[in-house]
Amino acid sequence: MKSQDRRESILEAATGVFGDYGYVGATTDQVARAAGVSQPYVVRMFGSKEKLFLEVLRRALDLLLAAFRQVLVDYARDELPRRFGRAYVDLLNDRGLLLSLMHSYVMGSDPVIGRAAREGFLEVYEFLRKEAGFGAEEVRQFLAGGMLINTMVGVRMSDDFETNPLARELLTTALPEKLDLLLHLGKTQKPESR
Amino acid sequence: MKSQDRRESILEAATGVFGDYGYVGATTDQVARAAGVSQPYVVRMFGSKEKLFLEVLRRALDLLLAAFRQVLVDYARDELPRRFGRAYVDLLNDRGLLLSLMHSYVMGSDPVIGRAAREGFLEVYEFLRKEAGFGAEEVRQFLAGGMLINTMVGVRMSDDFETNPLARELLTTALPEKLDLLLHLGKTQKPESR
DNA sequence: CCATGAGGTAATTGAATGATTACTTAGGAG
DNA sequence: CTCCTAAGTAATCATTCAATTACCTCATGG
Repeated sequence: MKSQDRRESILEAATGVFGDYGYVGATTDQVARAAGVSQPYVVRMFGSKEKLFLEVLRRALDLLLAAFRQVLVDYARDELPRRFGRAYVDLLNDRGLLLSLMHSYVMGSDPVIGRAAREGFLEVYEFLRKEAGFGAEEVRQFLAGGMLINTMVGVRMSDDFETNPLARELLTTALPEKLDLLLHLGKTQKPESR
Repeated sequence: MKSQDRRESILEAATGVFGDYGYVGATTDQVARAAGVSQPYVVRMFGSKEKLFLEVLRRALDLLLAAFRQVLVDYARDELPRRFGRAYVDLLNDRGLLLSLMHSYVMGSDPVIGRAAREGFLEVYEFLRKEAGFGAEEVRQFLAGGMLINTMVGVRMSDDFETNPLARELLTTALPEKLDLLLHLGKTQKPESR
């Protein structure tokens, strides 16, 4: 396989693994197995686990912003909030993408990854504020809703959807549409076992 | 020192360390040093790192709910949203408390901690819905705002407050009041070095 | 006054894991 | 052919870290 294709397939695999176990919890060996290559190959291709994670974050952010920019092209101003929301939830199809980002949001203490996480978050903020033309309070509400969705995904609240009426109500309220997407993912996508 | 006092002081130290480095990233040795005891003592007192983290989460949640219940006692219904918000931000004074909780929110894949995290989150939801009498959408908005605040804290957005106007605007919007509290903490409280 | 138990610690271990080194193999270009 | 490079692996190393074991040392009440 060509190096560039291999690179992309490792990045995809790494996104899933980092999403499930976090930066520290994930091992380069798990990533390698998920990508179907050997552990040394992963480390050599990206230099280090840290650099691999930074590339995962960069890729995730690029995909997120690309999806949002497409919304900007396709829809009118008054539809944007709802359409951005839909586009955001659709990113759940990219396994681990939102979760990898969320893992970075809790690593502010790390000098390298913390900086990247802040810059990445601010890129999104800047996009919404300037390119999308949202007001500050409008952006706040949008981001807040996104962070709640992240939390529902991160905590796997969908595991309790069937059995716990409160979980069901919470999920239904937090994910206005596309809830089925989240529920289906839980059943379809199993995390790699350690 | 009495065993129970030691227990509490270790729990406080552990809350700070887990908040900074996460469950996997934190070491029992860091906790021990922060608490001024030896590493084996920490492990023996709590049985395992996992059980220690579960106790940290339990304590954090108890303090959170206690603060909210006090608000319920002290203020009228129409003031509750703002007062809960204030009480929530005040929990930042308890170093690592909100961050430890947030770290648990990203561990849904872990069979033990993930379950505890879901249950804990649902406890808060149930409180707001039933004891506080909030409607589902009202709770959603409140929790969403809380998750955004968590994110700002986790990513240490306050580090960029002085230098980045966007970060300043974002923080000012996300933390309507008590922003000074967050900013001060960043300067006062340094994370334990590894 | 000394035994005993609570409150600790130093030393060690075994497993996990990121990184390194030294190989192997396939498939074009000459 | 055959040489050379890109794509990849097996084996191993050096650390880190949770957990265990085997101690130590005071109070205090009989």
